[in-house]
Amino acid sequence: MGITDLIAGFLQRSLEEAENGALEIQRSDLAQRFNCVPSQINYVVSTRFSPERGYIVESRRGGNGYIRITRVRVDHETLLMHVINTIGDELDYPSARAILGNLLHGGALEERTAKTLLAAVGDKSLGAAPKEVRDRIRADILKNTLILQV
Amino acid sequence: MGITDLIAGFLQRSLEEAENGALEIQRSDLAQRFNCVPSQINYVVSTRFSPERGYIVESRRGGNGYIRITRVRVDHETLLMHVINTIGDELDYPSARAILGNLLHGGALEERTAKTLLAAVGDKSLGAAPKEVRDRIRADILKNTLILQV
DNA sequence: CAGCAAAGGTCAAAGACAGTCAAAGCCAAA
DNA sequence: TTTGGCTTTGACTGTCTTTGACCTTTGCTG
Repeated sequence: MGITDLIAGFLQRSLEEAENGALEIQRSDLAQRFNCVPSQINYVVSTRFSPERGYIVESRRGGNGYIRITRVRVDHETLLMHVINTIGDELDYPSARAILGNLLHGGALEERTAKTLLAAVGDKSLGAAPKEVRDRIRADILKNTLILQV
Repeated sequence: MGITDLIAGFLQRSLEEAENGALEIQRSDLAQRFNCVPSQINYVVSTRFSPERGYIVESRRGGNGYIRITRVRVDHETLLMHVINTIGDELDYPSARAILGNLLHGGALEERTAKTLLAAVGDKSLGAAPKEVRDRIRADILKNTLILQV
């Protein structure tokens, strides 16, 4: 088994022990414990603890920096998780509107939240971004915000 | 936890105890109590009690000098409109975080909304956009979504 | 006034962490 | 054997904190 899976397993277990479902680590500490380069930790976190998999990751650089992983998935078949997993890498505006409409209709979002997110991914908000990347930004915004609504 | 957060926490609590929402300290005293250099106090104040976070800071040098921190309090609608009007064309992430934190603390946003918007303007969401336009997009997203919260 | 003591202010360097990205390594499936 | 996808590394970058030397303002006293 590779080191990525070792670290992922360690984090997994730590997360299960944590009563609040949140875990805070120091990148360099962890890297030392597993005798790998620090950036390996980024790799593990980004490939094993992504929003698609039901995790929120926050971090801070500089002195007293940290990486915090929070588990939000309680039910694999939640409507929200399902949606997050079907968004893919790109999402055009009509699709975003449809998705938000479905979530609203399904009771997974409140009306204000749906409207707010729709505004966030609208062309008024993303106008400064080159057209080629807008659909990608839309997808990223929705994945990163919908995970918070669980 | 670093010394900056310790001092910030201390000031935070003192401010909450103060019935008039204002707090007056002596820089060198505080520095001594926390066993740090005086300029550390300036760092704490400027990074944790900025206007964007809803504080006014005044000070005076010389004999009987002081630093006074005052928490600003206005009604939700005014706060929101004021914030929207001061956002400008570009907004970096730390400022966005400060603004949302202030709106949350001031009761103009619910916690979930604040967190959602913070995620929407984070680099994880905007990573696909060229760096040169991210601050512009951030400003646009916040202006277009905050207006819906009034 | 002049001058000194008592505050607070500024700024840049150094230190402490995390993030990014591309090259190189390693397999397993075709 | 080749190809394509994970993994592993490390150089370089970005961000936050801590420290200290030097500067400015204010009050008091002779």
